[in-house]
Amino acid sequence: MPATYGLIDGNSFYCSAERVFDPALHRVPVVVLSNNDGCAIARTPEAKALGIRMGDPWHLVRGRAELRPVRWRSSNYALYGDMSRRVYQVLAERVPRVEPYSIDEMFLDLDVPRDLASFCAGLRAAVLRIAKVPTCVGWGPTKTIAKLANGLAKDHAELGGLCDLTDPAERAAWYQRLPVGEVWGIGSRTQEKLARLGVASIADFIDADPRAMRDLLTVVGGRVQAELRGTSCLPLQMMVATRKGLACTRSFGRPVTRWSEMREAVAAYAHRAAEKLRAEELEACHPAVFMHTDPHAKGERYQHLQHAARIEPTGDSRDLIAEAVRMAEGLWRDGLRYAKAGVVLNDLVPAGQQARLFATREPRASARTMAVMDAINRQHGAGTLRPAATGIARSWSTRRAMLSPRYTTHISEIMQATAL
DNA sequence: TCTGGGGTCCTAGGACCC
DNA sequence: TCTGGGGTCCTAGGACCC
Repeated sequence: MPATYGLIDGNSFYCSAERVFDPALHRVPVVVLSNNDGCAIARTPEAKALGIRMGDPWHLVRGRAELRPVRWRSSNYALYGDMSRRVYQVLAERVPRVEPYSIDEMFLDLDVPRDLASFCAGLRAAVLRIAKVPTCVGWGPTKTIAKLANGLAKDHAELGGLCDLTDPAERAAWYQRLPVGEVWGIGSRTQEKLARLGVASIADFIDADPRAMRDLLTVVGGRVQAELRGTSCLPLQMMVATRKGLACTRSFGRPVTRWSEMREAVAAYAHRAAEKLRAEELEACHPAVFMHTDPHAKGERYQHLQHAARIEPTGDSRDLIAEAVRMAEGLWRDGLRYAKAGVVLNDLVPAGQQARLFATREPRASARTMAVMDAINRQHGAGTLRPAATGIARSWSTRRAMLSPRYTTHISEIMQATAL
């Protein structure tokens, strides 16, 4: 267990990634929108200064006059994922161990024989120079403290992008000033519960009786409290955790009212989920389907329908489409206006290891067919070859009107230089 | 007209089994 | 008064995270 944990994260990561390849985005407000161009999920400081908040629905802010200078971008996860790998590479060459936590955050083992402030300053500089991404770094004796330090580095420009919470006295001073809701793992609901007990600041929280906190917030809250007190409960996870499940879920571009459209959408989601499964060499034994109406629609009753099934492990798109469509047909109700649907795959097992008692197709033939389809799609672009059930026109599809090119992962979208 | 997608973990109750 | 104990699976909901 390292004595010091660090957390490094990319500043406005998605926006920074967009800026790397588009100089016109420098020094102007940039906002990256969620899938379906629904709401703001990343904002540069210039955009924050204009009052755009996290999660602001695009349709409510797009028309505002003062937001004219904002450059909007649809989210481009192929680009962001690749930029994240570049950041990881830079770090992996410089610290003993790196644990990627999310696309834009990595925990660091900072047991290095160096002065940490200058070492971390060097890390920031290297990531900026090589991966072109501006970052902040925070560190302390536990992951939770490192995360808090990282947040302070981000929020307090005078810290110069670095924050050290190793010293207990300095920590205590911050704990007095910070609301408990700033802590990683304490969300708004928990903050409300604590407020009712008179626990407002982080200092109040760490002074509270641990038993009472465990009773109120379960083992999860107990762990947060211990971590804030300096007792490390969350080790660096170097083994890539085997994932529990994966999903493909989407809001529709407009309400879906016909079964033929829903069938197509569910087939397309099942196929996409199966592709993700195969990319990780996994198979699923417990697929589920859900569909629901618009929870925001006034005067319409919200309806959420879902169903799961046990099947022989498979990664074959055709099997999973058949199962998903069968379940969806059982859920379908005429007369509802569906806003969203999804396919979730649970109970994942390594591909090709399970004995199949009742397999519908010969496993090697299935694997070969899927491998050929995946290879063609890698080479010629996603969706080049796909099951017919997933639809041609896709009238239900999501919107992505302002998508930037996949500069680093698709040769046809690489940046071009032109001499004038 | 219009509000994302994809994860994790925990708890609790009911059915069922031995 | 008191009515087993322990296990799995399923579903649903809550809460959190990025």
